[in-house]
Amino acid sequence: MIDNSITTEIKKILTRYGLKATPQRIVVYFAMRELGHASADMVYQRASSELATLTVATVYNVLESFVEVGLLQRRMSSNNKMYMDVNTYNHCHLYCEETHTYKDYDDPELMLMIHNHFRNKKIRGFDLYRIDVQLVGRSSQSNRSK
Amino acid sequence: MIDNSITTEIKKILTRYGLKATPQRIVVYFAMRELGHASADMVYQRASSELATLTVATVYNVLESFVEVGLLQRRMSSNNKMYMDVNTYNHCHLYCEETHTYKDYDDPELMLMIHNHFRNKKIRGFDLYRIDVQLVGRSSQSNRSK
DNA sequence: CTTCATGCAAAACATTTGCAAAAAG
DNA sequence: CTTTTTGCAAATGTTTTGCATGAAG
Repeated sequence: MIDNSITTEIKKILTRYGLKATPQRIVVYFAMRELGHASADMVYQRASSELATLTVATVYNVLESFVEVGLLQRRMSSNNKMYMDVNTYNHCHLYCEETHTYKDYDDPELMLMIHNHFRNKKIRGFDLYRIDVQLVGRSSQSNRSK
Repeated sequence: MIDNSITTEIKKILTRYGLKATPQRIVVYFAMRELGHASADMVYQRASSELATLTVATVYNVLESFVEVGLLQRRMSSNNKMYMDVNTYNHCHLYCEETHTYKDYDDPELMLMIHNHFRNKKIRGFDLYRIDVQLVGRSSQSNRSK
Protein backbone atom coordinates (compact mmCIF):
# COMPACT_ATOMS: atom_id res chain seq x y z
CA MET A 1 0.00 0.00 0.00
CA ILE A 2 1.35 3.42 -0.93
CA ASP A 3 2.14 5.74 1.91
CA ASN A 4 -0.12 8.77 2.10
CA SER A 5 2.69 11.29 2.11
CA ILE A 6 4.14 9.72 -1.03
CA THR A 7 0.77 9.92 -2.73
CA THR A 8 0.60 13.59 -1.87
CA GLU A 9 4.10 14.17 -3.18
CA ILE A 10 3.37 12.39 -6.45
CA LYS A 11 0.15 14.35 -6.90
CA LYS A 12 2.16 17.55 -6.66
CA ILE A 13 4.65 16.32 -9.22
CA LEU A 14 1.91 15.35 -11.66
CA THR A 15 0.20 18.69 -11.27
CA ARG A 16 3.47 20.52 -11.73
CA TYR A 17 3.88 18.70 -15.03
CA GLY A 18 0.37 19.73 -16.07
CA LEU A 19 -1.20 16.30 -15.65
CA LYS A 20 -4.39 15.40 -13.84
CA ALA A 21 -3.60 13.35 -10.75
CA THR A 22 -5.53 10.16 -11.38
CA PRO A 23 -5.01 7.08 -9.22
CA GLN A 24 -3.65 5.26 -12.28
CA ARG A 25 -1.02 7.90 -12.91
CA ILE A 26 -0.08 7.94 -9.25
CA VAL A 27 0.55 4.19 -9.06
CA VAL A 28 2.40 4.15 -12.37
CA TYR A 29 4.74 6.90 -11.28
CA PHE A 30 5.12 5.22 -7.91
CA ALA A 31 6.09 1.98 -9.68
CA MET A 32 8.59 3.79 -11.88
CA ARG A 33 10.23 5.33 -8.83
CA GLU A 34 10.62 1.91 -7.29
CA LEU A 35 11.82 0.29 -10.50
CA GLY A 36 14.00 3.04 -11.92
CA HIS A 37 14.10 1.48 -15.38
CA ALA A 38 11.24 -0.70 -16.52
CA SER A 39 9.29 -2.20 -19.40
CA ALA A 40 5.56 -1.56 -19.70
CA ASP A 41 4.90 -5.01 -18.37
CA MET A 42 7.13 -4.54 -15.34
CA VAL A 43 5.31 -1.31 -14.57
CA TYR A 44 1.99 -3.05 -14.99
CA GLN A 45 2.98 -5.85 -12.60
CA ARG A 46 4.23 -3.48 -9.94
CA ALA A 47 1.54 -0.82 -10.29
CA SER A 48 -1.42 -3.18 -10.49
CA SER A 49 -0.38 -4.66 -7.17
CA GLU A 50 -1.26 -1.24 -5.76
CA LEU A 51 -4.37 -0.68 -7.87
CA ALA A 52 -5.89 -3.96 -8.97
CA THR A 53 -8.28 -2.43 -11.52
CA LEU A 54 -5.42 -1.00 -13.57
CA THR A 55 -5.20 -2.27 -17.16
CA VAL A 56 -2.24 -2.58 -19.52
CA ALA A 57 -3.81 -0.19 -22.00
CA THR A 58 -3.90 2.44 -19.30
CA VAL A 59 -0.29 1.76 -18.42
CA TYR A 60 0.68 2.45 -22.02
CA ASN A 61 -1.44 5.60 -22.09
CA VAL A 62 0.00 6.86 -18.85
CA LEU A 63 3.60 6.12 -19.80
CA GLU A 64 3.11 7.92 -23.09
CA SER A 65 1.62 10.95 -21.33
CA PHE A 66 4.60 11.00 -18.98
CA VAL A 67 7.07 10.92 -21.84
CA GLU A 68 5.22 13.74 -23.61
CA VAL A 69 5.59 16.11 -20.69
CA GLY A 70 9.13 15.00 -19.88
CA LEU A 71 8.44 13.22 -16.61
CA LEU A 72 9.91 9.99 -17.95
CA GLN A 73 12.35 9.23 -20.71
CA ARG A 74 12.05 6.45 -23.24
CA ARG A 75 15.14 4.30 -23.51
CA MET A 76 16.56 2.34 -26.43
CA SER A 77 16.73 -1.43 -26.14
CA SER A 78 17.76 -4.39 -28.26
CA ASN A 79 14.82 -6.30 -26.88
CA ASN A 80 11.99 -5.11 -29.13
CA LYS A 81 10.32 -3.76 -26.05
CA MET A 82 9.61 -0.34 -24.62
CA TYR A 83 11.66 0.72 -21.61
CA MET A 84 11.27 3.81 -19.47
CA ASP A 85 13.70 5.66 -17.26
CA VAL A 86 12.53 7.56 -14.21
CA ASN A 87 15.62 9.78 -14.36
CA THR A 88 15.52 12.35 -17.10
CA TYR A 89 18.83 14.11 -16.51
CA ASN A 90 21.68 13.28 -18.86
CA HIS A 91 23.48 10.16 -17.70
CA CYS A 92 25.12 6.99 -19.00
CA HIS A 93 23.86 3.45 -18.62
CA LEU A 94 25.19 0.01 -18.16
CA TYR A 95 23.05 -2.16 -20.41
CA CYS A 96 23.04 -5.91 -19.93
CA GLU A 97 22.49 -7.62 -23.27
CA GLU A 98 21.36 -10.81 -21.60
CA THR A 99 18.79 -9.60 -19.10
CA HIS A 100 18.02 -6.29 -20.84
CA THR A 101 18.39 -4.39 -17.62
CA TYR A 102 19.76 -0.89 -17.21
CA LYS A 103 21.82 0.59 -14.45
CA ASP A 104 22.62 4.25 -14.12
CA TYR A 105 26.29 4.98 -14.57
CA ASP A 106 27.16 8.47 -13.45
CA ASP A 107 30.44 9.69 -14.83
CA PRO A 108 30.48 13.50 -14.80
CA GLU A 109 34.02 13.62 -16.16
CA LEU A 110 33.03 11.60 -19.21
CA MET A 111 29.87 13.64 -19.72
CA LEU A 112 31.82 16.88 -19.59
CA MET A 113 34.40 15.56 -22.01
CA ILE A 114 31.79 14.49 -24.53
CA HIS A 115 29.84 17.67 -24.07
CA ASN A 116 32.94 19.74 -24.78
CA HIS A 117 33.75 17.65 -27.79
CA PHE A 118 30.41 18.50 -29.35
CA ARG A 119 30.15 22.06 -28.08
CA ASN A 120 31.08 23.70 -31.36
CA LYS A 121 30.19 20.90 -33.73
CA LYS A 122 27.30 21.26 -36.04
CA ILE A 123 25.99 18.12 -37.66
CA ARG A 124 24.71 18.88 -41.11
CA GLY A 125 21.09 17.90 -41.59
CA PHE A 126 20.66 16.77 -38.01
CA ASP A 127 19.05 18.42 -35.04
CA LEU A 128 20.80 16.97 -31.98
CA TYR A 129 18.73 16.50 -28.82
CA ARG A 130 21.02 14.49 -26.61
CA ILE A 131 23.93 12.12 -26.57
CA ASP A 132 23.17 8.69 -25.30
CA VAL A 133 26.08 6.61 -24.03
CA GLN A 134 25.51 2.95 -23.26
CA LEU A 135 28.10 0.67 -21.79
CA VAL A 136 26.94 -2.56 -23.35
CA GLY A 137 27.89 -5.90 -21.84
CA ARG A 138 26.75 -8.49 -19.33
CA SER A 139 26.24 -8.07 -15.67
CA SER A 140 28.34 -10.65 -13.86
CA GLN A 141 25.37 -12.15 -12.09
CA SER A 142 23.82 -13.08 -15.40
CA ASN A 143 27.02 -14.77 -16.54
CA ARG A 144 26.48 -17.99 -14.58
CA SER A 145 24.60 -19.79 -17.33
CA LYS A 146 26.26 -19.79 -20.71
CA MET B 1 19.52 -9.21 -60.05
CA ILE B 2 22.70 -9.72 -58.06
CA ASP B 3 25.93 -9.52 -59.95
CA ASN B 4 27.80 -12.80 -60.16
CA SER B 5 31.04 -11.44 -58.79
CA ILE B 6 29.18 -10.06 -55.78
CA THR B 7 27.57 -13.43 -55.16
CA THR B 8 30.99 -15.02 -55.23
CA GLU B 9 32.36 -12.45 -52.84
CA ILE B 10 29.48 -12.92 -50.40
CA LYS B 11 29.86 -16.70 -50.54
CA LYS B 12 33.47 -16.29 -49.48
CA ILE B 13 32.49 -14.05 -46.61
CA LEU B 14 29.85 -16.49 -45.37
CA THR B 15 32.26 -19.39 -45.54
CA ARG B 16 34.92 -17.40 -43.74
CA TYR B 17 32.42 -16.85 -40.92
CA GLY B 18 31.69 -20.57 -40.81
CA LEU B 19 28.26 -20.39 -42.42
CA LYS B 20 26.87 -22.45 -45.27
CA ALA B 21 26.39 -20.29 -48.33
CA THR B 22 22.70 -20.71 -49.02
CA PRO B 23 20.87 -18.49 -51.54
CA GLN B 24 18.80 -17.06 -48.68
CA ARG B 25 21.86 -16.02 -46.72
CA ILE B 26 23.41 -14.53 -49.81
CA VAL B 27 20.45 -12.30 -50.60
CA VAL B 28 20.02 -11.28 -46.98
CA TYR B 29 23.63 -10.22 -46.69
CA PHE B 30 23.39 -8.51 -50.06
CA ALA B 31 20.35 -6.57 -48.82
CA MET B 32 22.13 -5.58 -45.63
CA ARG B 33 25.06 -4.24 -47.62
CA GLU B 34 22.72 -2.11 -49.66
CA LEU B 35 20.71 -0.94 -46.66
CA GLY B 36 23.46 -0.52 -44.09
CA HIS B 37 21.03 -0.38 -41.17
CA ALA B 38 17.71 -2.13 -41.45
CA SER B 39 14.77 -3.73 -39.69
CA ALA B 40 13.84 -7.34 -40.41
CA ASP B 41 11.02 -6.16 -42.59
CA MET B 42 13.22 -3.84 -44.63
CA VAL B 43 15.61 -6.73 -45.19
CA TYR B 44 12.74 -8.96 -46.19
CA GLN B 45 11.43 -6.42 -48.71
CA ARG B 46 14.81 -5.86 -50.29
CA ALA B 47 16.03 -9.45 -50.22
CA SER B 48 12.83 -11.06 -51.44
CA SER B 49 12.98 -8.87 -54.52
CA GLU B 50 16.10 -10.89 -55.36
CA LEU B 51 14.78 -14.26 -54.24
CA ALA B 52 11.00 -14.38 -54.38
CA THR B 53 10.65 -17.62 -52.41
CA LEU B 54 12.29 -16.11 -49.34
CA THR B 55 10.10 -16.04 -46.22
CA VAL B 56 10.13 -13.75 -43.20
CA ALA B 57 10.85 -16.63 -40.85
CA THR B 58 13.99 -17.35 -42.82
CA VAL B 59 15.00 -13.71 -42.69
CA TYR B 60 14.80 -13.85 -38.90
CA ASN B 61 16.75 -17.10 -38.80
CA VAL B 62 19.42 -15.77 -41.11
CA LEU B 63 19.79 -12.46 -39.29
CA GLU B 64 20.13 -14.31 -36.02
CA SER B 65 22.79 -16.61 -37.43
CA PHE B 66 24.70 -13.58 -38.71
CA VAL B 67 24.61 -11.89 -35.32
CA GLU B 68 25.81 -15.09 -33.65
CA VAL B 69 28.97 -15.27 -35.73
CA GLY B 70 29.57 -11.53 -35.64
CA LEU B 71 28.82 -10.76 -39.28
CA LEU B 72 26.11 -8.28 -38.27
CA GLN B 73 25.46 -6.33 -35.13
CA ARG B 74 22.12 -5.84 -33.46
CA ARG B 75 21.33 -2.22 -32.72
CA MET B 76 19.26 -0.67 -29.96
CA SER B 77 16.13 1.23 -30.95
CA SER B 78 13.30 3.07 -29.24
CA ASN B 79 10.95 1.57 -31.78
CA ASN B 80 10.27 -1.86 -30.31
CA LYS B 81 11.72 -3.34 -33.45
CA MET B 82 14.86 -5.23 -34.33
CA TYR B 83 17.50 -3.35 -36.28
CA MET B 84 20.72 -4.65 -37.76
CA ASP B 85 23.94 -2.92 -38.68
CA VAL B 86 26.14 -4.22 -41.46
CA ASN B 87 29.18 -2.51 -39.94
CA THR B 88 30.53 -4.25 -36.89
CA TYR B 89 33.51 -2.03 -36.14
CA ASN B 90 33.11 0.40 -33.26
CA HIS B 91 31.41 3.58 -34.45
CA CYS B 92 28.84 6.18 -33.39
CA HIS B 93 25.40 6.71 -34.83
CA LEU B 94 23.04 9.49 -35.55
CA TYR B 95 19.65 8.14 -34.54
CA CYS B 96 16.52 9.89 -35.75
CA GLU B 97 13.77 9.54 -33.15
CA GLU B 98 11.08 10.28 -35.69
CA THR B 99 11.96 7.95 -38.54
CA HIS B 100 14.01 5.48 -36.48
CA THR B 101 16.81 5.56 -38.98
CA TYR B 102 20.50 5.29 -38.27
CA LYS B 103 23.43 6.96 -39.90
CA ASP B 104 27.03 6.10 -39.22
CA TYR B 105 28.90 8.92 -37.57
CA ASP B 106 32.62 8.32 -37.68
CA ASP B 107 34.50 10.39 -35.17
CA PRO B 108 37.87 8.76 -34.44
CA GLU B 109 38.89 11.56 -32.09
CA LEU B 110 35.83 10.97 -29.92
CA MET B 111 36.28 7.23 -30.02
CA LEU B 112 39.89 7.51 -28.92
CA MET B 113 38.95 9.90 -26.13
CA ILE B 114 36.27 7.57 -24.79
CA HIS B 115 38.50 4.55 -25.19
CA ASN B 116 41.24 6.23 -23.17
CA HIS B 117 38.77 7.26 -20.53
CA PHE B 118 37.80 3.65 -19.94
CA ARG B 119 41.21 2.10 -20.49
CA ASN B 120 41.95 1.56 -16.83
CA LYS B 121 38.47 1.54 -15.46
CA LYS B 122 36.95 -1.60 -14.12
CA ILE B 123 33.23 -1.68 -13.64
CA ARG B 124 32.34 -3.82 -10.67
CA GLY B 125 30.00 -6.65 -11.55
CA PHE B 126 29.93 -5.81 -15.24
CA ASP B 127 31.67 -7.37 -18.20
CA LEU B 128 31.99 -4.57 -20.77
CA TYR B 129 31.76 -5.53 -24.45
CA ARG B 130 31.54 -2.19 -26.18
CA ILE B 131 30.59 1.43 -25.76
CA ASP B 132 27.67 2.52 -27.83
CA VAL B 133 27.34 6.23 -28.51
CA GLN B 134 24.16 7.48 -30.12
CA LEU B 135 23.59 11.06 -31.17
CA VAL B 136 19.84 11.16 -30.71
CA GLY B 137 17.75 13.77 -32.50
CA ARG B 138 15.85 14.39 -35.70
CA SER B 139 17.17 14.46 -39.18
CA SER B 140 16.29 17.81 -40.72
CA GLN B 141 14.40 16.22 -43.59
CA SER B 142 11.95 14.66 -41.16
CA ASN B 143 11.36 17.99 -39.42
CA ARG B 144 8.99 19.43 -42.04
CA SER B 145 5.85 18.18 -40.35
CA LYS B 146 5.59 19.07 -36.67
C1' DC C 1 25.05 -39.31 -46.75
C1' DT C 2 24.39 -36.34 -42.83
C1' DT C 3 23.59 -32.30 -40.89
C1' DC C 4 21.83 -28.02 -41.07
C1' DA C 5 18.69 -24.54 -43.24
C1' DT C 6 14.30 -23.35 -45.14
C1' DG C 7 9.17 -22.75 -45.73
C1' DC C 8 4.84 -22.87 -43.80
C1' DA C 9 1.25 -21.87 -40.83
C1' DA C 10 0.12 -21.15 -36.33
C1' DA C 11 1.25 -19.15 -31.90
C1' DA C 12 3.14 -15.91 -28.94
C1' DC C 13 4.06 -11.32 -27.64
C1' DA C 14 3.93 -6.27 -27.33
C1' DT C 15 1.55 -2.42 -28.46
C1' DT C 16 -2.33 0.30 -30.31
C1' DT C 17 -7.12 1.48 -31.28
C1' DG C 18 -12.02 2.92 -30.91
C1' DC C 19 -15.46 3.79 -28.15
C1' DA C 20 -18.59 4.01 -24.15
C1' DA C 21 -18.45 4.89 -19.25
C1' DA C 22 -16.24 7.18 -15.39
C1' DA C 23 -13.80 10.70 -13.02
C1' DA C 24 -10.88 15.00 -12.42
C1' DG C 25 -10.69 19.81 -12.00
C1' DC D 1 -20.30 20.81 -16.37
C1' DT D 2 -16.60 19.95 -19.65
C1' DT D 3 -12.71 17.74 -20.90
C1' DT D 4 -9.76 14.05 -20.09
C1' DT D 5 -8.85 9.63 -18.79
C1' DT D 6 -9.88 4.88 -18.19
C1' DG D 7 -11.31 -0.02 -19.18
C1' DC D 8 -12.45 -3.22 -22.39
C1' DA D 9 -11.96 -6.16 -26.11
C1' DA D 10 -10.52 -6.46 -30.55
C1' DA D 11 -6.99 -5.44 -33.98
C1' DT D 12 -2.34 -4.74 -35.47
C1' DG D 13 2.39 -5.54 -36.09
C1' DT D 14 6.59 -8.08 -35.00
C1' DT D 15 8.98 -12.05 -33.76
C1' DT D 16 9.11 -16.99 -32.58
C1' DT D 17 8.02 -21.94 -32.89
C1' DG D 18 7.60 -26.79 -34.43
C1' DC D 19 8.01 -29.68 -37.81
C1' DA D 20 8.29 -31.78 -42.43
C1' DT D 21 10.91 -30.99 -46.61
C1' DG D 22 14.92 -29.64 -49.07
C1' DA D 23 19.62 -28.42 -49.90
C1' DA D 24 24.75 -27.67 -48.76
C1' DG D 25 29.04 -29.50 -47.98
